[in-house]
Amino acid sequence: MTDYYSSHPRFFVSVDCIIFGLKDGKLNILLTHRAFEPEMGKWSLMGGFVERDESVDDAAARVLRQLTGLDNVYMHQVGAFGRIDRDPGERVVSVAYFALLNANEADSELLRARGAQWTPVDELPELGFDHPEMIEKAREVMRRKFVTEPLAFELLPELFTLTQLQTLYELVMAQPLDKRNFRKRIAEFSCIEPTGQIDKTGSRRGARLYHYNPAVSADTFSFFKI
Amino acid sequence: MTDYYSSHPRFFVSVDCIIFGLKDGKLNILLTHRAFEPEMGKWSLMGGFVERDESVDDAAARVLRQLTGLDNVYMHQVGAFGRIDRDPGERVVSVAYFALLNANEADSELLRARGAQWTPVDELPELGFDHPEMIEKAREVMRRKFVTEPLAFELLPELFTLTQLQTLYELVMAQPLDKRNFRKRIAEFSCIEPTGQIDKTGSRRGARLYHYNPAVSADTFSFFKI
DNA sequence: TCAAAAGTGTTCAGGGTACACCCATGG
DNA sequence: CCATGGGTGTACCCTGAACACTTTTGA
Repeated sequence: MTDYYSSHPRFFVSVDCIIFGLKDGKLNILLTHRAFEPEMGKWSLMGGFVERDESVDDAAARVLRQLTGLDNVYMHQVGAFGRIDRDPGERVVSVAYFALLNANEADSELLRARGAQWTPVDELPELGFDHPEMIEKAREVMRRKFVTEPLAFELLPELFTLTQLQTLYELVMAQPLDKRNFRKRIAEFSCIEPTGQIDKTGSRRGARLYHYNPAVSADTFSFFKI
Repeated sequence: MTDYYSSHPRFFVSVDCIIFGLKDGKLNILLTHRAFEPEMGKWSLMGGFVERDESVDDAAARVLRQLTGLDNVYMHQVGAFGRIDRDPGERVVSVAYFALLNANEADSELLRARGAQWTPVDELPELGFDHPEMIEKAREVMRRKFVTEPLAFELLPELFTLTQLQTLYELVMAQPLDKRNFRKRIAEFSCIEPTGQIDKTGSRRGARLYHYNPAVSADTFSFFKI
């Protein structure tokens, strides 16, 4: 029975995380400055090898936790990347995941310690490996899922204004949206509930703060057609 | 530099192909009866290990070619499957691909020789490994891409009738479509060209045969909203 | 002559899209 | 008092959906 396997090669298997967060009204991703070979000195996605005692999904969650200190973060597989020479050092097959989190919740100490930095998606530096391709694919998958699933609330803080929500959709969809039409649509979703609170930081007048109630949404889904 | 890698384990990496084809007016997939361990005696997807001199994508294309004799078949990655115990024999990370082909073009000698058999998707036997999960995911991805890309023509013969095309969409979308609305939509696509020919096998009256011209379609895309 | 599939237009309603002005407040 | 962002309703058009009968021909 072992013969079935033994004539074949084994490879390192890694995971790479495309971690999205909102920062200064822009969509950012977490990049690290590599302090070791291969690709030392270049910017790259946060990654790590899959170990014996963990599934590939678990490895991705671990890498994310080690970098941000966060658990229970929304993650989704983007796909496997398996070009022969994608890693200049060794043959490595990598599985990419994207993660969505509230940038303020990430442990900034840990980020600093690991040389990680939030970078706007439209100002990415040159990246090592096949990471540009991974990011491209991740944005594509993210955009698609954004339309049909309530992913926005993974990126926003607990309480948010409708302007923040709209801006986020405009960022991800890469197109401007009509304010009145947007709010009309939102009003139909009972899962987006107004709290009594007002945010005074964004304007003189102040804006109503909403929060997302996943319990309500459960029955009312397919999300946006914007 | 090697230290960076060497402390980590290596795994077998395999590919599994979900091969879709039309057979007797139904959507079928190719299954093989396993003549060896692990999972001997069970039905399974056609798979194989990734070798040192090929990318993961290439491995999938090779496995497909070895089974069907076909090259240049439409294939698309479904994702990586990395549960620890997904293969009872060894730790194997597998990357699933779906393929679309015209069932009549597959080399039936090869299929017989390898114990492969077309099986309707709604009559699948019990399958080994995590193959049911892979098939589920593959159908989902396929359905999604079917709406926005001209994948139907990968499954149909070179010349096809509009009834065949509609039946295929109904199969994949799992819902009945209105004949007149369907044909109205088709008429808008200049890439679906009538040939002068008539198919007399499906009806007494005979039906016009069409063919797909990818050159024309290039500029006119996003496909169906059905 | 009849069974069986091919082929063909119109009507209606709902939803998406476009659009402009008043409100509240801090400085 | 004014600059800044917050908040609100209506009208139109287009597209998706529903719907039934005639044509052709082999058996």
